[in-house]
Amino acid sequence: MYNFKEIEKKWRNYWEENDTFHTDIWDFSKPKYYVLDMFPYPSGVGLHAGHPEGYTATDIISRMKRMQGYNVLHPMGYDSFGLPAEQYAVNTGNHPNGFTQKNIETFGTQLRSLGFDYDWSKTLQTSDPKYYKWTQWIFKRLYEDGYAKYVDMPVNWCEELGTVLSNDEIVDGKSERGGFPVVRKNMKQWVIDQAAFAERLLEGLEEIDWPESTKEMQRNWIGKSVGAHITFKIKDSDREFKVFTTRCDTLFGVTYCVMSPEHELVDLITTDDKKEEVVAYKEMCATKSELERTELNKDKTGVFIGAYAINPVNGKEIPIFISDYVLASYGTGAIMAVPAHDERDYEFAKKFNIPIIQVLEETTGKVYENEKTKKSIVAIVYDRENDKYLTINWKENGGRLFIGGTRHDNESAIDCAIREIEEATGYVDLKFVCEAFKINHHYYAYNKDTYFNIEATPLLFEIRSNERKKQNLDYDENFVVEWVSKECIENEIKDELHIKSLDYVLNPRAMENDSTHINSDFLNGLNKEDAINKMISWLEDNHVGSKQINYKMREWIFARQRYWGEPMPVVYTEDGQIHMLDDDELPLELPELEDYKGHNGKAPLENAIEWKKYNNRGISGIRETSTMPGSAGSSWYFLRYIDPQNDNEFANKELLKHWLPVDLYIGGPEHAVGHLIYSRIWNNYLYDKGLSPVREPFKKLVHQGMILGANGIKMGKRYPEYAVDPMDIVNNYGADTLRLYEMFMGPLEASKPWNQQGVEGAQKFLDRVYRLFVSGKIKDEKNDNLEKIYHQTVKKVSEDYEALAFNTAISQMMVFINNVYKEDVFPKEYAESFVKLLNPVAPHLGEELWEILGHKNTIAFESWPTYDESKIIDFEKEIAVQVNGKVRTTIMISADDSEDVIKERALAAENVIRHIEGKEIVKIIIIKDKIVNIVVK
RNA sequence: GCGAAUGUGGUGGAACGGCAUACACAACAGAUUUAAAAUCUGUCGGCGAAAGUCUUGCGGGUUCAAAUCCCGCCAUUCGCACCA
Repeated sequence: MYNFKEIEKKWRNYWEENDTFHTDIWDFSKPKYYVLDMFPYPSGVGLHAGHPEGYTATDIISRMKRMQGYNVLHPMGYDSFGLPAEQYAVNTGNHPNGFTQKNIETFGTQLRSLGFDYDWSKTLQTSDPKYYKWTQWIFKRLYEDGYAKYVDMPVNWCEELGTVLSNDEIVDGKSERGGFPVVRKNMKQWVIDQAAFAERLLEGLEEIDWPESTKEMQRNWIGKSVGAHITFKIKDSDREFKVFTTRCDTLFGVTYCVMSPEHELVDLITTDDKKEEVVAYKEMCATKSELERTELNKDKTGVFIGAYAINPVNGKEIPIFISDYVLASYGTGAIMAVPAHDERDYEFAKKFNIPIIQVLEETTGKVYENEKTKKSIVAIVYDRENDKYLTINWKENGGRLFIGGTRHDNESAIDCAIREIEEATGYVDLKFVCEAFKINHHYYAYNKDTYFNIEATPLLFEIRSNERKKQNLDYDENFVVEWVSKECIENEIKDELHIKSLDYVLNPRAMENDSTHINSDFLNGLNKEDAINKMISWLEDNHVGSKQINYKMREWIFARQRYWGEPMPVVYTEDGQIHMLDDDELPLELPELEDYKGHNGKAPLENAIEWKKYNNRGISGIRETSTMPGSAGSSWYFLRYIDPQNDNEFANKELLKHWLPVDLYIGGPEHAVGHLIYSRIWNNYLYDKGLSPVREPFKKLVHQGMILGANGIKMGKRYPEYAVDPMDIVNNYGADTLRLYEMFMGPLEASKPWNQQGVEGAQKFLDRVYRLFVSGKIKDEKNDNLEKIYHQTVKKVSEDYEALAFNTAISQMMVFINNVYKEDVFPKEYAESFVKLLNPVAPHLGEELWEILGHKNTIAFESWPTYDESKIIDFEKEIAVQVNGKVRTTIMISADDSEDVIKERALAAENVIRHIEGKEIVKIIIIKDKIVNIVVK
């Protein structure tokens, strides 16, 4: 076994002493490559098994690009504000920075021991005042430009943690950390108006090379929806309110309105007799946690508040309810309810017995010219006792159907159905169950030779007894009445109208499809899109509404009642004004405290009595004591790496212009909507101000998959016995083995279980390589046996690295080594190239082997090997011969064989003859260099 | 409930629509060894004595040819979750 301990230590020292990986940031003579890792939070436990995965991937790319002649920037730093350090300070009374620095030291040692090629002269910490000076500086600009605001708004308050939480810090109504209850509460808050960037964020997604699933998640998070605002007047009042809807075309189907319980108008318009009920309901909602609200979402609740709204399009009076299924924080906090065509409104209307008006009608069948119109029914009769349905079987004259029939003038659908059931089948003891939405059906009636356009009402009855009268049939009604099972119906009823009718009566629900408008005056006959456009014009013409775009994305709450974060550069003056510190007063540093715990929901900085007082340059007041959230510092760190020591600006503009965007960014998928949206927002803002040269900061993004325990379950608290400490692997097997193993486990993006024997396998391979290099087989000679596999290997490894397909690159290197083992001579030229290919994955061994080959300098800047495509192509090749798509034999062909020759040889093969004997050859397909397929009959 | 991803030997996984199971792990056998470890060589999807034949979650479809493309299910994972 090669002495990995000694070798790895030797080369780590070499790199450090020679400053090998220092990036000259001002060297613009080579093309640049900026490769970035998501920087870690320096927790007390050090690196976990997942860290080396993403970090090795970027390291491989970084090292390859450097060898390919790029000036590479590959930095590392620490997201060093955070809760564990805060908890430590609260518990021990010590400043969290000591704890943080100790952890950073551990991380630094561990990262160095893995052999990553970071330029440590460019490291940064978000908790360093030299860094957060600029976080404060950017925040100040956001305020000046109106994106950061101080507003009164409902927030997620966690009593236990004593702080406000953002939506992504809450899981199932409880705090992500600790699982404490979270309630909604109104507070004055610092927020950043994210929605102002929504449109640009959506557009930007089109131009970046990111995983489609992450882009989709961001789109959902932004949650754009295009619709309209509609103003409803309140009856007997001069008040009015707006609703937001995406289906303004269904305005004629509105039968009630709902306001969220928190809506400002509720108290003003509730009638006296409803006050008590409304107050009780509002109280119930206020004490309900988010968790309870979502758990109860199957069962709609609400109360009528006594007031009526006027539908602007037809003047109808409609009742106003409050219900917590309408959210205060989305849209206008009030909706128009169309129970016929919205699932939630349908449920609510059913529960509260509110009328339902159908304004959309589905169409079935084919439309013909010269159709006759009529109204009709489809009656479905169910026998509960025997679980059978009543059908009539027309046999070859139309198949199996339910009972259908035409409505007489002024006859209701129910009456018609009862009459038709009796006439056709004789059954009379029926119980009406329900009626579904009308369906517009087009068909051809054979017996009448006529095309029909009918409006059919589906109805469901249950039969109470077998009481039966005589059927009353026309001369041409020649069918059999049959009770059949559901299964029989599914197999035998083919008529679209009847299938739909059954579905709708058995599963009554709102009909939300895009279909034709009815009962809608000037919208009748239009489809969804046309109707929406026409309605918006009507609303605008009549000044009762307009087109409106809404986003689910809320304001980003930008303050935490914690100590260990960036202080806000904000002072509230005695006359109630907000004053931002001057730029030369930044950074505003955190003071030392006696007590790091907040009391009674107040921020810990409230304990800093002297620090809080501000009196400078003629302004006096009190400082803001909340600090910025953890995501503040991480939203722009990729800009600072480029110029981390700069005290005059957050980074030199010329440098930013040269180095941005980040060419490759690798990190976990858990940041898909948090950090990766916030970063895009900050960069977008800076771009607009001319402070960042690119709109999108991360050109290509890849998420590494999770490394699971050997049991296939997430490592961590639940199964500590399956947790893997990467440092154990480094000590027992070597850093190169760990790197190789994690890259060989499987595709970078996939989640994969740990396998200790796999680690040993990785080590075995490295040792096998090492033994080959000290075996004496390497000679300054040629070996033609290795020529082809050598060129193939250079090609595949180069391409696979580029595509981040490290597992297949490694397998190719293994194939190459297996081939070399069978030979007596390993040409030095090939050996040198092989070391260059292996080096990015196993850099310590790479340097050592390079030295064994007689080189004095580091391999880091040696040029990347090239390959000769012509050496890869075979002159002679074995291809498969198929008969009817099944491989029967293989034949040898030469590059200059004509198709006729190949055909002849294929047909002459013994096994082929056996399979085509006595059959007619339909055709022969020859795909050059690939396959021959003989089709026979 | 909605959205996205994934599903291939005992295991991790390979495979531009063109010979499914590369590479590795495990297992088995042999060589070496006093013995073991290490190393080297070989076997290794199922059924079958063999010729064969079946096989990429399940069911259809497109194609000369499907793990790969299309449709419908099922399972797992991850997001979102009354967003009007």
